[in-house]
Amino acid sequence: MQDSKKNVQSNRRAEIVAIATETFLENGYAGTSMAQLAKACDIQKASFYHHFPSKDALFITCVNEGYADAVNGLIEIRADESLTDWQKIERAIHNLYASIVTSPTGRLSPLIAEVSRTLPGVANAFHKDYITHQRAALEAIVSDGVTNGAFKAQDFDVFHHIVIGPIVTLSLSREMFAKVADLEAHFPVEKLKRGHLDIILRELEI
Amino acid sequence: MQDSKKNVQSNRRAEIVAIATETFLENGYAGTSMAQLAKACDIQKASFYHHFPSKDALFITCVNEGYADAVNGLIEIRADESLTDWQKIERAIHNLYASIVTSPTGRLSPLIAEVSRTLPGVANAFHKDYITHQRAALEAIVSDGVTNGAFKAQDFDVFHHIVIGPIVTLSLSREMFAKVADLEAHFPVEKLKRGHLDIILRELEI
DNA sequence: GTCTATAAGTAGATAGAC
DNA sequence: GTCTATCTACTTATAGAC
Repeated sequence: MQDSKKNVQSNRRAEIVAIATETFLENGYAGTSMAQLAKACDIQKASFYHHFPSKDALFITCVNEGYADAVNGLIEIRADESLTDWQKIERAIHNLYASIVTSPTGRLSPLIAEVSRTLPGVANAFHKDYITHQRAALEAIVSDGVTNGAFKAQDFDVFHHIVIGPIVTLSLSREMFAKVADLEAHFPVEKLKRGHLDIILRELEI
Repeated sequence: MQDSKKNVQSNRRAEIVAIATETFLENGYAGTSMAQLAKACDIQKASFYHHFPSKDALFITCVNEGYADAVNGLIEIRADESLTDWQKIERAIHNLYASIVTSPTGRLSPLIAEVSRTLPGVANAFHKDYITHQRAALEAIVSDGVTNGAFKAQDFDVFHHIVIGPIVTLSLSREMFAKVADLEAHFPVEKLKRGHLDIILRELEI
């Protein structure tokens, strides 16, 4: 009984965070008002302040959601002993496309840039809790492959730059031009991912 | 006399646009108030409305500035008969890094994402007047090289993805973490550009 | 072309009933 | 936990003097 009550509470909270995230993605941080959020969540403005102390706090919660899942995927891939080094890097790329282009975690990047000066804590947490661990997880997979003699040694700064760059830009482009162009025609995720992956694999060949 | 008067006027206007652009970059579009802009430009709020009919119109002017210069650079590189195809692609990459990472044109990308739903005209103009021409200019340089037998034939969608992706992401990262990290230590433009260029040149080799 | 003053509306956040 | 009602501060934009 206690448990089911708790679940209802946390479900309501999780629901609010999910809807708020979509609303922030549509209108930006400063461009989203508490009134808009209230309407989208079908709740009164004042009721928000029972769940979150401020608009800032709600936004920070939205940004923080999803970090763990995104990074844990990469860590699990590295630990999976049934996979070859080549299979691991391929799965890692798929994982990054999914978590950056599709999920809110990556799509929120331009909003972190938006508030980088006014709420520096958001960018700081994103760097510390997501970027650093994502980078380390990817570096571990590459490093294992090099140690095993499967991959050519890499300058990891450059490798990370050409792996992450196209993925984040694809995500940003799809946010920028969501209302302008046919996204699948102009930014075909599967096709670009395949071409990008081919180049990454070629870079790793000895 | 008429001319010098005109220059004073347009200089004042250009000065306002330059300062407003920096202020928008700092605080985002919705996060920047006319009062902030007025203070930054050392002018009264109401005086803005002599130069621009609205905040929207001022922002659109800020975004549009710099398109022509950025694209013309690539067009001139293609037309320069003193350069080999390899020199052209190398200069094109340098040009893209300069115009996307350093200049306001590229740095404003996250702000275009911010207003993509509320001011879709901004994203539309950016796509039509900048992205399309930049893509076409780069494609022409690659296509010339292929025709001349210097470059391997490319799927240009994928090529554009891996050329532009790391550059735009570098620019976005530097905006996101401007207040968090030592930018040159975490995002060393010259080093990443050199590594990225090496990979692009390798992809073009026959 | 720039100013002071102000209109008309919206922002985030709170008080207190139920 | 959600509601209605409300506060204060701030928003874009305009009016009209100089």
